[in-house]
Amino acid sequence: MCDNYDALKLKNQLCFPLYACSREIIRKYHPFLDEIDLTYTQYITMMVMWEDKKISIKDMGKKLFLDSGTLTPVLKSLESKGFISRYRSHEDERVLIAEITEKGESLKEKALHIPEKIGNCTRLTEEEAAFLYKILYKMLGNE
Amino acid sequence: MCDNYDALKLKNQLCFPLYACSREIIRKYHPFLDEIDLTYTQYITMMVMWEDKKISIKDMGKKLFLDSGTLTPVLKSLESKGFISRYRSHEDERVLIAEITEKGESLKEKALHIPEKIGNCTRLTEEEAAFLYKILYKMLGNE
DNA sequence: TATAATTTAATTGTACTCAATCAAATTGAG
DNA sequence: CTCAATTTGATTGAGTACAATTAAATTATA
Repeated sequence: MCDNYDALKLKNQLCFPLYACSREIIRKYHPFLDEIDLTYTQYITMMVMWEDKKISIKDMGKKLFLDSGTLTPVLKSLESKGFISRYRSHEDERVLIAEITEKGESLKEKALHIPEKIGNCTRLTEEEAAFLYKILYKMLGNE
Repeated sequence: MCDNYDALKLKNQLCFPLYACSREIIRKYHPFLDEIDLTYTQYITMMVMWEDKKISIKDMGKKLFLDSGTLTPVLKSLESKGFISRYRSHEDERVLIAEITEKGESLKEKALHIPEKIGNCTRLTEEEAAFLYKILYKMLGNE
């Protein structure tokens, strides 16, 4: 029925479906994000920019759970596309600020239809989605 | 209170905490997996090997939701460490088979304590974990 | 006030992840 | 049987992820 190694079976893992699910959904974003020339990482970075307008790399990293090794190339790419600008803070030259441009602001209009299209893919009930959301943030809170 | 762009706010996304959570947990695996010289991807690949002993790349890909572009280098790495062997099927030369070695089998003993240590990190109740599990597989099922 | 400790990003190196393409083997239709 | 379509992995190229290291700027301490 069961042996001592049950804990090492794929079907008994909680992290694995989390990881697989995350990748599957990001894959679903692909066609929509292609239309506005963003990758998923660039998309969530732009979400922060749309809300904050101006933010340091450090604070961006805290919000996205990403470090500078990931963010530096992402922000350089967004800058090369004209969606943000990057400059050092005058108060503290160590701090690099990302600031949204007009082009970055207008990208928001084109992205507006994406969340709805993705939402239709998950097919969770309202309650399931709400519960999932709550649990995920509970896990993220427990550093 | 709210504007037309609420759907584009990071805190209203369901995919983002899924993605962040997945990375955070994989990060927690790191110190334990380091001890047995595996990455997380190699670890879940070995989970399949521990159960199936012998499997084609295609079937492995279906189980892990990964394609050959990811699996080929992972399996080559596991082969170079001596945990698996790789060979073409005699019935169909297109099919590459991964088969576990003695060394791969014995690695299972060393991995045995890992799930418990990780489980203690999430701090979810039994019910929460069970519900999360169910929802994630529901999402994975809806291709 | 020098200098040691800390903070902040950038860089480096390893390892994914996946779309797209390629090449070999097999299968199937005529 | 024969050639086109399909299947299966490998390869390639772009883009993450992240640990570890480096370098510059700032802060704290003797």
